[in-house]
Amino acid sequence: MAAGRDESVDTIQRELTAFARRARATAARLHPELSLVSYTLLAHIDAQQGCRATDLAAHYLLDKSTVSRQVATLEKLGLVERRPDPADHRVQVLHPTEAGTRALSSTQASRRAAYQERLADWSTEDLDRFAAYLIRYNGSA
Amino acid sequence: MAAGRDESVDTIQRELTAFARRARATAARLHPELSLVSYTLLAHIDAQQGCRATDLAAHYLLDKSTVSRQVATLEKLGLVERRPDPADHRVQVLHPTEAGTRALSSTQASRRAAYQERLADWSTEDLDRFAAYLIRYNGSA
DNA sequence: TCCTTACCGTTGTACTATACAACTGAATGT
DNA sequence: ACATTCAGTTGTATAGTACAACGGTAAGGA
Repeated sequence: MAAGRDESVDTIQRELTAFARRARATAARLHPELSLVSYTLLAHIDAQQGCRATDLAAHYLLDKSTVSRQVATLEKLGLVERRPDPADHRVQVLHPTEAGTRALSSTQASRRAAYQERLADWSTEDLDRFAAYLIRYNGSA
Repeated sequence: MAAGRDESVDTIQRELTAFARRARATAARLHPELSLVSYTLLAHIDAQQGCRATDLAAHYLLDKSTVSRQVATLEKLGLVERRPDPADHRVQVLHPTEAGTRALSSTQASRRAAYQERLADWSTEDLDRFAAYLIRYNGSA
């Protein structure tokens, strides 16, 4: 341990990137019924209690056309519904459907179980600090 | 802070996943000349001082056909060369070319600068601990 | 009020990344 | 020797993504 500053930053870069590159395959193995892409969009819609396509694009750094198509897919699958915003007719407020909520719950259960297992031998303090670091890192965009 | 165990695990899952979903776009902005995919493969080849396609597939959880095509692209770009393994004629040992090393250096410089800036106000201790957590997490696959 | 500008979303198009299956060729182990 | 396992390629299909052009709605002046 006790690495230099630069070395730590390089490690953080390398490990975060490696994780990112494995995320798709990991998700596919964990929950084949909902791809990582669908999962993340649905999860954000749910967590926000309804959000716009533009919000999704901003949150995940995606083009709005990409989000438009992904949302269309989710709608076709019956997982998401669009509600008109009475205050602004340009906006569609996205909400999970009943089926969407169920799919999300099941997927999150798989993911939660996998993470729980993988982090089983971590102390509560380490988990808490790791979570805080991640929030701090992601928050500094 | 002082969240419960389950809450911390959920946070870790959520934040890591959000990072993963943003990684592609972030990389494209940071270094348009080398996509995240090319970068990661080249970086691993370089870090290992020569490795096989199979090793790349295992490290990033990719199908060997995917790696085969990516390596072909890197070779066509003149960034990677294949050397026969004298001990096993099935194996091609991959190495960065001179141009590959240069491209990697330049890309890593961009990335390093971005991460340095983003982590500028972190204490050395926090960086060290965050790096250690990431290694521990990724190592527990 | 009208016009310009900004914003939200869709569609056309093209390309990249990926997986799975079938295959070739080379090593390994009965 | 023969079956099996291993490394890599190729055919094929699909998902995810960006960019550009567009239509419709809202907002802010002149």
